[in-house]
Amino acid sequence: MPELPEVEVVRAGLEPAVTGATVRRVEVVEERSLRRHDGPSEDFVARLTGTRLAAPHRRGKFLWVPLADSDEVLAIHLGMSGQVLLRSPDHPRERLTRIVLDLDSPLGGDGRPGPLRVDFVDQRIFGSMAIAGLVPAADHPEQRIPSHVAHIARDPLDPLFDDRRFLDRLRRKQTTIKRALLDQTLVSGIGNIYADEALWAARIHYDQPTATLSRPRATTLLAEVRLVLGKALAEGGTSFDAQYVNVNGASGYFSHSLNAYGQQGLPCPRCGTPIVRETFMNRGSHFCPRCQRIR
DNA sequence: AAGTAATCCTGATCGC
DNA sequence: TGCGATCAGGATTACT
Repeated sequence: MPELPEVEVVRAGLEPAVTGATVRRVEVVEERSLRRHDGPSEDFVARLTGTRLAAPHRRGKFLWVPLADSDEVLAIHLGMSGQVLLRSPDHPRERLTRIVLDLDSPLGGDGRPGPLRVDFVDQRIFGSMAIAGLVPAADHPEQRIPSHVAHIARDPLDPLFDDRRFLDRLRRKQTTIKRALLDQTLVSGIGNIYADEALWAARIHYDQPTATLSRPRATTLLAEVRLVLGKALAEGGTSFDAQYVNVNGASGYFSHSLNAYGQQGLPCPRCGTPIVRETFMNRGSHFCPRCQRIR
């Protein structure tokens, strides 16, 4: 379940390998991985083949690689199970490889300029690649972002994230706090794991109505979101070494330092009360019934 | 209009 | 041992 930190690790891992690289060949193994692409796979292949790539960007869980001298990008979403693997051309393919890009890269298979393979691997096919156009960002029109990312809010690690606007919108919403944290149009990059972790850290129950959450508690929550994302990013970043790296989301998880997610039955690290798991929004919510109460 | 449920997906795991 | 049922959940869609 790649969330912001995992996707950022992928972006950072891709950067030296794809920036300035040229796409030599594109192979679509699984058409359904193009579900977000507006057109047939032949169109995807044609528009990508021969192009030069620029430095990758990210907003929340969305990742994109601009096509140089063009108004288009290669947009990537990892979904639930997507991975981007950098491989030497002769490296065996993973079984669940969905899309393959052959590049001439400044950082090729042997660490010097040369051929490099980018494998998009995805078990559940919730992830995708697509060619998308660029549109001005709503809040800063001088910034351009892919059209299908335009409705996504900035993430809390974005320097242009507007704390006050977030807190105001949060308070006005008629919903509960975990729904709000997972609402990518309100704040992006947070998924189920880091939502549970941030709520645990801020001692807030997942079903607390946002309208009744005091400003100081909401402010604390936002700070905890930043802390938990930043911590995961630091750990994910260290677990990743340069080339043939598994620029994979899953490897970046800091599972050893989870306090709530997946910890049902284990003692709360703060008070010792067993962590509870409840089903909410068709997913698991993990919390400490003593530390995290609706109030 | 806005909030929420349904939907897409398949490998791994579990129970019988 | 084999097989069907269950589970995981991000983002989009389709409702209410």
